Amino acid sequence: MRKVRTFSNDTALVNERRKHIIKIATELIVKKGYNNISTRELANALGMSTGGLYHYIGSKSDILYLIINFTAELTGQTLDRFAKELKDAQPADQLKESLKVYFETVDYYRDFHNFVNHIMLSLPLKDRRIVYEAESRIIQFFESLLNSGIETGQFRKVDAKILAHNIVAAANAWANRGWYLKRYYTLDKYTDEQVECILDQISAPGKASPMAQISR
Amino acid sequence: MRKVRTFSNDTALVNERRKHIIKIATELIVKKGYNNISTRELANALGMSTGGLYHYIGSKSDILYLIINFTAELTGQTLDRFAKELKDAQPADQLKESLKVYFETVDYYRDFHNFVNHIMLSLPLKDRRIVYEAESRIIQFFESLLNSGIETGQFRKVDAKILAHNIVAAANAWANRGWYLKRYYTLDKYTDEQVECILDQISAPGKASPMAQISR
DNA sequence: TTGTAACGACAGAGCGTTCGGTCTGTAAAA
DNA sequence: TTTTACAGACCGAACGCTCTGTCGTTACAA
Repeated sequence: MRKVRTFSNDTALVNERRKHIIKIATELIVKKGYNNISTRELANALGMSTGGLYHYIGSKSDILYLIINFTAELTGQTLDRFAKELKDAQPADQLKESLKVYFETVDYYRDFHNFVNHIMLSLPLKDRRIVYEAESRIIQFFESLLNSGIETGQFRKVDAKILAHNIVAAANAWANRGWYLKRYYTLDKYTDEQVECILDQISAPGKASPMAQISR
Repeated sequence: MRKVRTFSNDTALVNERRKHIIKIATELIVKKGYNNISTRELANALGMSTGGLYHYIGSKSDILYLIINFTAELTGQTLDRFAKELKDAQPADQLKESLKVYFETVDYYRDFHNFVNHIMLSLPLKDRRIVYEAESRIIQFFESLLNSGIETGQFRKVDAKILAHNIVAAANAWANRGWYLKRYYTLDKYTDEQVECILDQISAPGKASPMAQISR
């Protein structure tokens, strides 16, 4: 986390203000686009003046950086949560549970996901890496989850890498293609269908598709 | 196709210049972001002056519109091609072939796909619809292809809607997540893997997975 | 009184767009 | 063939505007 300028020495206050900035800015940017909101407009939405805003950030693009970092942290937290909660479960249950939580998280933070998509090109390469890395970590999490199931023979021998990637793609799709999907699915329904698709692909050979019924 | 201002009466020349503008602008925008290229910079890359550029467009945002329209037309062309070439084939072959072609098309025009992804939030709703419609048509194409296979009993009874959507999502992923995928896959490899995933999911019950071997 | 959060007018830069003008190619007139 | 006239593609300086980021000031809490 690179440093972002502030004139305040009160760390708690800075964090609070920045949290607020992240939230409001993300909403605004998702609604109108980064370049279509001015610092004035943002300050206004925050209930501050431009000067006040610049008391806590060094530049407009710092806002992007703050948001990017926030999303990366989210990813980290999600993964940590998975690791803790699922430590001792069976691969199949781990997968089911983590898929459910992951899709929920993406839904909840879908503004951020869309934001990241939209903003990517305005970021310097260095900052893009932060996003790339966070995404890679998620994919790798699912990949190794799948692989551990394959090793124990509980899953079929599928290409874990592509499947993991497809999982993340499906989740992202919920965020950035909601305009289409929400005509036909609720989040729950969508999650169920996707989980079924995935379990279908990994269910061990021989057994027809024993894991395909979702318990909900 | 709404009208875009030009000062020229020579339709052929206008088309030629605009084609050039579309190509170069898309490249630039995908690299740096719409708001980070100026008309001056674009004109320069085109080998023109700003005045020359404005001879063929009415405003900077007209460029977005031109590109959006171009991609929508591409989609239409792809679908027409499918319709013609695959008319009499079996559903399974139709699917395999159309997947291959579709992934190839997405790869070839990946700048445009990325562009759409990036620019979506900045577009007026009216123009977004153009994109939505084109995407919906692609999804519907695969959906009905799957359904016709299900009706004849050649495919398993899967949720064609979600599978069709996943196909399009997987193709898009190739375009806008190439930074990750290209570490591990070539286009051919990626296509093969995805085709295998899909055939796997629809292969009729009883038979193990007879269509899983890809002929290439 | 001192420190600092907050204000908001303002400077400076950069942008999209315009517009008076040039220059090249074509075609009619001589 | 040479001259003249003209259309229109193209140029680039300049305009008007918006935006970011600064800074002198105020309000207030300790």
